[in-house]
Amino acid sequence: MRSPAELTEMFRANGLKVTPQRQLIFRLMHGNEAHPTAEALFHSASELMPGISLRTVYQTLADLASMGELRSLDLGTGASRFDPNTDDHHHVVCEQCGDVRDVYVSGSDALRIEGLDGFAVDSTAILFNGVCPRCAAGSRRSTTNPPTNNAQGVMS
Amino acid sequence: MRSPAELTEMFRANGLKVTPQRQLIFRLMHGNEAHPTAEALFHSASELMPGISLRTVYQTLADLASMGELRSLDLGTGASRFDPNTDDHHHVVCEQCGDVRDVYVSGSDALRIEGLDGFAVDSTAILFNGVCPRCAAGSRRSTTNPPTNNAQGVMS
DNA sequence: TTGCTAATTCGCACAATGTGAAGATTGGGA
DNA sequence: TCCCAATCTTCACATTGTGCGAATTAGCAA
Repeated sequence: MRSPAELTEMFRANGLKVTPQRQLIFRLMHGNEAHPTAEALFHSASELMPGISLRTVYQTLADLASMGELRSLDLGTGASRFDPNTDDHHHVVCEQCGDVRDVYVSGSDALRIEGLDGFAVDSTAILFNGVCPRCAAGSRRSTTNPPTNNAQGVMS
Repeated sequence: MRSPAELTEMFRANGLKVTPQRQLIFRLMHGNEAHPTAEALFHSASELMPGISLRTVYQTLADLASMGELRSLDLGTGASRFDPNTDDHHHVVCEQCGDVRDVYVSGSDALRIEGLDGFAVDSTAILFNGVCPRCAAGSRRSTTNPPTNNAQGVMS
């Protein structure tokens, strides 16, 4: 995903308006590696801009996704997650705390694939499920770790 | 997934009752390659047993899944789909009609994977997205094909 | 700076997909 | 045949989104 400044320019160039709500979401998503849900993003946005609506968060995320600035992910964890990393990559999900990390896979051209009969494949997603190091460590005393506090994980 | 007769035996051996509703679902799922949703299964079950409840379908599918007799799949198509094929395999989904086929992938040990730092991975799912041959053929006149009639795809 | 207007935001209703609970029913062993 | 735990059905409710319309506002033009 581009920087907030670049997105501002892009939006205006496309006849879209740059509202404070959108700018906030640009900032919250830029460099965000937490793969937040709309709800999680709404939560952190609300702290900085009380009164912002969940509807607007959904709307802006959808706009960004349709412009190719971020990817909407269905990782089987219930809600969609949003990823500003638009590189070709995959994901690993912790079954216990729900944490998601980017995973880079190469050498997939060596795979032998059967059963694709006639399908014109245009995308492939690889999803790893497992237990993150932190939960593995914690499982000595409890089955489930509380989710990370910095779930919204702003990095910019 | 085992045969209806074997499942009957298994259920009884585990202190579970074998009701007509369960037997019907055993039959509808056995050999079913359509990857139906609970709703789709409920629809075909209702034709053979009017009055059966959606709740019972969900319940029985959950039972079978927890016994390892079928897999519950989240293919990003909205509802979960159920697959009696418990072999190690993956899936390809048609973006237009929603059809799902089993895909077998080998040679994945040659993949180079980065970013799994510390995660203990216990399952990997590969999901191919594309357009099925039928939709590709039909797209010359319409964008979307109606879903297959035999969506419940009973094979037994 | 002021106005105008289309774009946006917000709030609410509603759709889809499940799950929890409770009362009525029933499978299957004694 | 009886009995009771297991099951089925129904209904309420939770979660995750989307559609719509009234109120607000960004950003261009004068």
